[in-house]
Amino acid sequence: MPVTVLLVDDEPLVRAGLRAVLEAQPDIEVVGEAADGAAVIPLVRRLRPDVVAMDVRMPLMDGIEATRAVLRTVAEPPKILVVTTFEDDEYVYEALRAGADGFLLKRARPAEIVHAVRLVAEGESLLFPASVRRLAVRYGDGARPAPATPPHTRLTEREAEVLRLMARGLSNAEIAARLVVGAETVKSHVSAVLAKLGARDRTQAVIAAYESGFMESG
Amino acid sequence: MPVTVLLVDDEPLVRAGLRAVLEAQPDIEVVGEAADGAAVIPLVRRLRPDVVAMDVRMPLMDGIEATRAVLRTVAEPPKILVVTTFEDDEYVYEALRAGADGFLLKRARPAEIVHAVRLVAEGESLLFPASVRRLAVRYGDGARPAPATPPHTRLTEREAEVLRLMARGLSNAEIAARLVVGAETVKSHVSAVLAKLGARDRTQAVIAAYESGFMESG
DNA sequence: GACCGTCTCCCCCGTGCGGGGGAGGTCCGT
DNA sequence: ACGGACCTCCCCCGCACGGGGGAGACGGTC
Repeated sequence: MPVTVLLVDDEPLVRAGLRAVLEAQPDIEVVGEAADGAAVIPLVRRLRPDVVAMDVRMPLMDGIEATRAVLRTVAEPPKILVVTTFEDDEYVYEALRAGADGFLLKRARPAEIVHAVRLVAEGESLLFPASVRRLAVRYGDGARPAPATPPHTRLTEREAEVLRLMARGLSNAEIAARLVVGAETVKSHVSAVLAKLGARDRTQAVIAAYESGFMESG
Repeated sequence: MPVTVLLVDDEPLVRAGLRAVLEAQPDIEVVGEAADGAAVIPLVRRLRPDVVAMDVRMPLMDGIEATRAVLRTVAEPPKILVVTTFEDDEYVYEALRAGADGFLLKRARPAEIVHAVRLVAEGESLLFPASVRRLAVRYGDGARPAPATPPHTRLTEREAEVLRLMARGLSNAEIAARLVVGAETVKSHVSAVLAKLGARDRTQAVIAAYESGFMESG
């Protein structure tokens, strides 16, 4: 049985592109399309797709809200693959907290897109294997509910600098030497990066840096 | 002053491609070409390039030998950027031990090629910042000289499997659970992977996996 | 002035990681 | 029958890493 996919994106061009890429695969079938998050829930109920490829920015209901809505209201929810651009990286964290199973860059090559759909369909988290649930837990059943003002997820300049060095294989001590700061300072930045990326350790952060295209913008 | 580059590759097509990509940059200048490693030394002496883009497989003298020869005989040697394919990955380790400053896949995108040349020109090791020297030291001044038969650097199936899981952010314990083996077994495989890739820790191994295209072949 | 984000540095603490060994088993090619 | 590669598991050990706190200084904003 093929993997069934529902496309949710306000741009017809993007939907057409995704459809072309995915339908070229014998084991993947696009069963429907929606132009806004607001239309997702009834479609999911009717079509029961395995995977929803969900855009982030949409006019009525964005992908984050739509993800939350689907996971909250549908009995056996589909896997949510958030489709985004690196410019949207501030939403990535939100998407993960909302329960998304992975995210994918629009600039990704066709093979990667196909790969991503297959992976999440198999139940794999595309980017952060365990941290998705970890974050959900941490903010979900904590003493106080999730803060109304979400933590700022956009990396600061310094944090981005640290991540770049991490992703080149430097240790904390080496980064400290390079930036001419104390080792504890680097630890602080690393911790902030891990939190913002939803990564459990530096390896996952580096994976995020590569997968998101962060490493190509330098 | 621009970065000067010497191209060494037996295939004219590859040389032409590299030249086209690099000369498109205002700060990079291709100052010469050679079709075999045997021709490199006099050219390096005459042209004094900042960087040598060195192919691995060449008919008379391969890139590893040529790298050794250049570093051994030239007073202020240029940076050596080994140009290879992932299929040549068994040579990568050798190249690093020979003193190469980085390596680059032929399939890399133009922007990455340019980036690689600039990086090594600036004195950065492209892939393994400290491990290059670390390996050189370990085998260079040890009690016995480097083994005549180089350690097998091609990853075994199991090791490749472990690397793939590492590069998806799994911890040793998670990999052990996934593969249904003991945690110590995973540690053994991880150690083997690190040694073969010349990586200091799992993060550097994951970087290697991404940079080499290993992650796209699955 | 008060506030907030950022960068910097500090404490304690547990543990996952990686290095250094070894060892038994299978399979395969010679 | 033997060596060799591979996979598996075991020991000990040190340390970098990451979590949990806090705190001071600076620069903006309101």
